[in-house]
Amino acid sequence: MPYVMVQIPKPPADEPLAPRSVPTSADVARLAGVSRATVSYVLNNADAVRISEPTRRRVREAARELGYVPHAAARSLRAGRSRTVLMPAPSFPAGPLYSRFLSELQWALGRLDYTVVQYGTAGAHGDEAARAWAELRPVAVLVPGSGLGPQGVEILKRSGARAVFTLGPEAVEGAHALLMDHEIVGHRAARHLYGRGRRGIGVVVPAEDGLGIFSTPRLEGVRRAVRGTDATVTELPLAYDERDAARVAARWGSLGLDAVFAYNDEYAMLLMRALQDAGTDVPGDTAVIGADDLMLGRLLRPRLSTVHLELPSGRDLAALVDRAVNDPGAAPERHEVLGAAVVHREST
Amino acid sequence: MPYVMVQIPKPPADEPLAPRSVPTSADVARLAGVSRATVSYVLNNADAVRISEPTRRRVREAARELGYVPHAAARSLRAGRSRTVLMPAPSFPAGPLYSRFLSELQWALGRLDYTVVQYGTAGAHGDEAARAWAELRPVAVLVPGSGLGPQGVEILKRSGARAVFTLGPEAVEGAHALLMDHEIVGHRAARHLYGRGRRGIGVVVPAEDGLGIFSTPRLEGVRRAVRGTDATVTELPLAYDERDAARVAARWGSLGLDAVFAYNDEYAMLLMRALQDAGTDVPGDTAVIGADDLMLGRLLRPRLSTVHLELPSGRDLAALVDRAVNDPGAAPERHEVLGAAVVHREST
DNA sequence: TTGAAAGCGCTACCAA
DNA sequence: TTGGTAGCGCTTTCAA
Repeated sequence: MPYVMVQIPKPPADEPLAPRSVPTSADVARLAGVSRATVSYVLNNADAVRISEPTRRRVREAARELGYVPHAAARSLRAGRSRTVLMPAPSFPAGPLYSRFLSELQWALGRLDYTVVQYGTAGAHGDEAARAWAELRPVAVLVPGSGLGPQGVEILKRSGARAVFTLGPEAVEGAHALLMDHEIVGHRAARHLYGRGRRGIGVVVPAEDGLGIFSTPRLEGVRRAVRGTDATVTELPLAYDERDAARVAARWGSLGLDAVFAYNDEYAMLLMRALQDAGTDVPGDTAVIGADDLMLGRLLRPRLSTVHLELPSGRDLAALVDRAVNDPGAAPERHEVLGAAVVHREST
Repeated sequence: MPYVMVQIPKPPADEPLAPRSVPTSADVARLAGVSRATVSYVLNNADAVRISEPTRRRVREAARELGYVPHAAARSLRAGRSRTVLMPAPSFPAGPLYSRFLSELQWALGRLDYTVVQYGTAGAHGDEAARAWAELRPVAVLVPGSGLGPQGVEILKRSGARAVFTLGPEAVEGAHALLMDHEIVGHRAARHLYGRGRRGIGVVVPAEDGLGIFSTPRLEGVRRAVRGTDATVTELPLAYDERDAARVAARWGSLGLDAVFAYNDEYAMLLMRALQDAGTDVPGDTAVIGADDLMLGRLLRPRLSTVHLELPSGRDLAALVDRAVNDPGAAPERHEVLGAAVVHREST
């Protein structure tokens, strides 16, 4: 039995006392005395249809008067696709380098008409996090760090993501990879130290949480650099405060080290100061090298040698994302995007 | 004339070759052999209705099998409200302090079941930006810096935002204000210097873009602190590099200054090193004070005096936002949330 | 040149 | 206990 639908007129909206309801395109249409379709045509500058200039004006005027703002969710629901690029907030404290990279990328994607959304995942893990991201139906997802597995990628793709990128140490099946393997940083540092005749190499490993995804590969890079040589690698846990640095410096003599790769410039500055205070000569007794090439390292005496890091330009990356979105069938690409080069100053 | 609607059965989805279309709740319903309503009840654990355990199991099983993930936009469109808290990305480079504050806030809001979204506005300005934000229909908006005017607040509210907060130097009409007026930082620094007998006070003003919203009020705070006294204030533009610092240090003698508030610890470290290299004794000839209380300041010799900043806890702030959302009618609140206290070390 | 209406995916009301 | 169905705000055919 067929249903019979009777048109029941809506109660006229003659109650301006209504508590400031949000204006919709229907309200604009009513005020302008046109249909919702016409409103949509005008406000989206649809060139497929010709709307008379007076009508256009009336619609625009009505929209302005009501303070109409289109509803992004409704729009993308109807369209069946969004231009949202999702970037989960990184689980590690973002340094100045990474922050700048991020905002550059955001800007560049914005230029390509994507809406970049940083999503604070607040503790969700693994596939659960992926599901939370998928609910937003992003057209692309850029995941920093290493919290996404092949399962997660599959979840995202099944929910419509046309490209998934990981920014981290390793590639994940099904996703494009922007490999930023910090292993190379440790490797460069150790090669430098070894090349300058150092054989007892200490490696600072920050005690702080969340830095493991950087410190572990950096340490591994050091190990790889000296594998098969007569050099030794000693792991040096260190908290980011003066007391702990003094503790390490106090037993320095007993460690038998003549060089240290201090994770980054900040830890390097901390440790170098402690070593100097404890009577260790830098670089005479011990060479010290950091990473990240912070301005401040140049101010120390001796000036701090460091590993300069180079992240890809936001513009290039945005273009890459755009390409991947437009060709979702393509095979996942791998790009090695972390440049690292030793800047030799005075501390080594 | 009434419309007659005939139920036309959809073509059966017997084409598994379809290019991996995104599963909807209807697909789950079909697979489980129940209605969409039932699917919704089960997956949302609706306690208003009793669904039998076998049915629940079937539905969940079907959802899992299809990899079903609900569509957030559709959901909030239907619900007429979202739990999205929007935070436009700040226009200034976020320091470690602010980054930590941000992620703490994100976490805390997440605990209250809000979805925090950082939106990269990519160059939109003023009301245009506000309109872009409004399209997302956030339940609350937290705007850092000072780019939002009363107009923008009105736009956001008219589009359904139940609370608008500004995090910045001044309150905006209609919005709650978390006042973080950096004027106090300069004021504290100058009072400290003045109290220690300094009368010729230089104030570093970074040449870098985007820092003006901090440096201008900090300078103003210094001015206010010494107004009506015999002390003088000298503005010192300084770029964040060694060459420019050397330039300033070279003409130090001619400036007639015996103290400098160096904007923050980084600029302080830069300038102090340059001054020392140029033969100026710190703090003998010139006292130097920074701000932000970075760890690294303690490593200098002399140890750097600084202004320690205290941002509000993310938890408190999240609670505040939650309260405002639940009581949208309440009058805008103003909270002074930036704490500043001098940490006296050796450089002053 | 404009309008009517279908439908995106979802939930909540009402009826069975 | 379960299902039908209306409708959130929007765009886009198709028809007039």
